[in-house]
Formats: sequence, C-alpha cells, structure tokens
Amino acid sequence: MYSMSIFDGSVQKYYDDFSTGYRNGVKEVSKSGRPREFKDTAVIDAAMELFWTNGYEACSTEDLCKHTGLGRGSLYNAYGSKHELYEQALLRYHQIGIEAQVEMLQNLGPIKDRLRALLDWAIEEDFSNEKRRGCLLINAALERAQRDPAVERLFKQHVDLLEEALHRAIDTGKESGEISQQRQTPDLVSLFMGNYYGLRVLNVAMQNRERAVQMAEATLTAIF
Amino acid sequence: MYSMSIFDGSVQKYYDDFSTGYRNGVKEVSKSGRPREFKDTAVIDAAMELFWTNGYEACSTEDLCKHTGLGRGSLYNAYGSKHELYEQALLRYHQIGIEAQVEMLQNLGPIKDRLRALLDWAIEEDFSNEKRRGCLLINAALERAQRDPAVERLFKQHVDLLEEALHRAIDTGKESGEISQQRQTPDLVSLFMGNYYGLRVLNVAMQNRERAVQMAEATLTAIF
DNA sequence: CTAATTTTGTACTGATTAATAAAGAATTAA
DNA sequence: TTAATTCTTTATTAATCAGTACAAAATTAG
Repeated sequence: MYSMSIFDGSVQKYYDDFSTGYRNGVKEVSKSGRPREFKDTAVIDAAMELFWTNGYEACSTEDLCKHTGLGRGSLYNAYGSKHELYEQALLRYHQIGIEAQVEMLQNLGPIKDRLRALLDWAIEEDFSNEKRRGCLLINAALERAQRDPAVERLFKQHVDLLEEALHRAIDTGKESGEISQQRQTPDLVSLFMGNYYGLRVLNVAMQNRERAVQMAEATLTAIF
Repeated sequence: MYSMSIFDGSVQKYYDDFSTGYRNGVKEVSKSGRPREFKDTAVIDAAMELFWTNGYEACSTEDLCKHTGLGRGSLYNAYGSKHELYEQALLRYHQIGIEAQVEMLQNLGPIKDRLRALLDWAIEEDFSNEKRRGCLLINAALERAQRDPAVERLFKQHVDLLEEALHRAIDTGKESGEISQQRQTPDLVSLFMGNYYGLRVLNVAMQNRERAVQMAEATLTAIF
C-alpha cells in the first residue's frame, strides 16, 4: 500500500530547472555537491511516456532507466521509488491536461464550439499516436485506483476540475441563451462527462475514428 | 506477443462438465488416464475473479494456483499458460455478460424501462462488490487491448453485440412510437453507448452511486 | 588546499516471476 | 494383470523484479 504523497495537484506550472528532485512530493534544490546531469522535466516526461504506453505494473525499473537515460543510482536517488516517479508522471500529465481542457472551455466564442473543441482535442489525442494508449489518467485509474490512494485522489481531482469548468461553461451558455434555460445544468454536465469518458475508452479499444466523430456530434446534438 | 487463440466468442453456453480442458481454445475430453479432480468452470470462475480484482499483470500464477486450488502442474496441464487461462476467463465473462445485457434489451415492456434496466444493472454491478473492480472487459481492454490481439478481439466483439442489440431495441421503440422518428438511430445508439461506458469508468474511479444514478437518468432523458 | 556534500555508475541483493521436469498416482483398454 | 494414458505433486529452472550498497566523481564551503 502507498501513502498519499502527492502533495497538491494545483497549478504549480512548469518546473523545468536543473538539479531538483521530488522527495515526498517536496521539491528539493541542492546547494553543494555534484550537480545533476539531467533535467527533471525531461526525466519525468520520459517516465510519463513509458507509464502511458505500458501501465504501471508492466513497466520495469530497468525500462525506466533506459528510457530516461538515468542509471539506477541516479533514478533512486532523485525519485526514491518506482511509485514516486509514477506519481510525478501522473501529476505532470494531470497538470498539462487539465490546463489545456479548462482553457478550451474558457475560450471566447460559442459554447458549442468550446465543447466541440474539447471533444475534438480528445479524439486527436487518441488517434494521433500510433500506440493508441488513450488517456494516461483513465488507464491509471482503472489499473490502480482501487488500491492506490495517490491514483484515486489525483483522478478524482482531475475529474472534479473538468466538471467544474464544464458547469461554468454550460451556465454561461444558458445565460447567453445558447442553451435552453429549461435544461438542468447538472444533467447536461453528466451527459457531457459520460460521453466524454465513454468516448475515450471506446477509442482505445475500438480504434474507429469515424465512430468517435459521430459520437462527439451526437453528444453536442443532445445538449443543444 | 500472443496469437489469437480465442476461437469464437459465440454462444457456446455453459460448459460445466468434469475432465475437460481448453488447449488452443479447443475443448478436449479425455477418455482414459487419471481423471481430473476439479471442475473446469469452477477453476475458470476463480481465475476470472482474480483477474477481475488484480488485472493481468498484477496477477501471479501462484495467486492463480492458490485461488483455484490447483497445483502448478494441473494448472499448466489443463490450460497451457497464464495467458490462455486469462482468455478463458475473459471469454466466460463476456458470454455471461452479453447474454444478460441482450436479454434485458429484448424483454417485454417499454423501451425506456429496458434501457433503464441495463443502466441499473451496470450500477448494481459496479457498487455491489466492495472491491469496486468495475467491468472486467473494460479493465482488460484498457490494460491490454493495444498489445494483446485476443483481448482486442473479444472486447470489440462484446461492444459490437451490445451495439447491435441497442440498435434493434431503439428501432423497436421508434416503430412503437416510444421514440421520436425524427431522431437518428445511430446517434441514439452512440449516445447510449458513450454514456454507458463513461458511467462504468467513472463508477470505478469516483465511487459515487448517487452521481451514477443521476447520470443514468440524464442519459434516458436525452434519448426520450 | 581540505572537508563536506551530492550524484553517478556498477555490482549486488533476496524475492518473485512464468514455466518446466520428472516421478508417482489413478484411471482405461486389452 | 499389464500397458498406455492422463493427472497431480514437488522440486527446480533461468530470468526478471524492485531496491540497495558502495566507491568514484564532481561540486561548494572554508
């Protein structure tokens, strides 16, 4: 079992400096001693790619060393364990993703276009990479949320933030008259969320882009 | 890599006889020699439970021996490999599940009630077990579909069968006047499928039954 | 310069992995 | 009874697993 060592998923933007590590989720900057030879962000990105492709269990520490370019000593010195590196990778994925998603929903322009942008973005994510590995956070949640509190917590946070942004966007649409006042906002949010996550799951497994586009359009039709 | 050794996901109902094995997906019945001491279905059910709870990678052959009660020799003699047993477990889950789902959609009574029954059944599945392990096939697809042709094939087949049954049910509803003729059947099928799979994913991760019920109701409202 | 500190590379740990080998037990066929 | 067949039990394999120990290397502080 793992303790909840991801400290806070909030918007601590890019951390692309040299010579830092994350021990217990706390950023450490060393002042003396031999300097690190790697960029923290590059290592976490590489780890993220690997966990994304393989999942947690099917990803060995040797794989991680190879893909990050670090030796075992460096990797364990900097990140402590496979699981802590996993948490960093998930956290980074979460931060980048939620920022992109919320931004789309806060854009100018018709609400319908904002929602479509989100769906199109998800489809592009799912079909642009030939490895078709879907959404790292969904994969992580289904693989591990039931027994890994860090994963459960981060996924919940991600979903909650997306849901709040959707709520705001739909309310805006109702105020502007783009969406009928008769509809209940929570119902519309549910409808979108369900279709969004269903879309992403089916994309990985079915690998049918036309179907995905049709699903996205059906979702918008149901809301507007 | 694995070859596609699941022969056919079609409706070969229950196979609960003694002394049978599955080698390359072909049922073998021995006529001489020492008889087996276990029921094939019981072993596959036990394996299914374990794969369901742990996933494929996190499930060791020793775990499988313990839970099925078989020794290593018996297990390997009967099923050949961890992966072949996994295929049997998935196939069994698929057969039981698709039969239940299609049956609900073919029931008598209003179409809306049939669709609600399906959603309620999914919610009950997701929340009745304290292990909250969701749908084994979805878990398997997200963990392995990209690199395991047997998993990819079976999941596709499962989704296709559900989709066809939904298509028939919705067409029936349009004929009877329960659903507007104006709506496009593929759109309504997409809408339901998206919400159904999204619901199941969010259930595992969010573990919020009220929210699930509300999502289900929102789905029905969007269709009727 | 020396001492203190940190990172790096390598060798190594004990545990666990999926799978196999082989001998004995239980059955059928003749 | 004997031979052939199949299943069960146990021991064992080689590989891999996550993680550690430790010395050499590279830096800062004084």
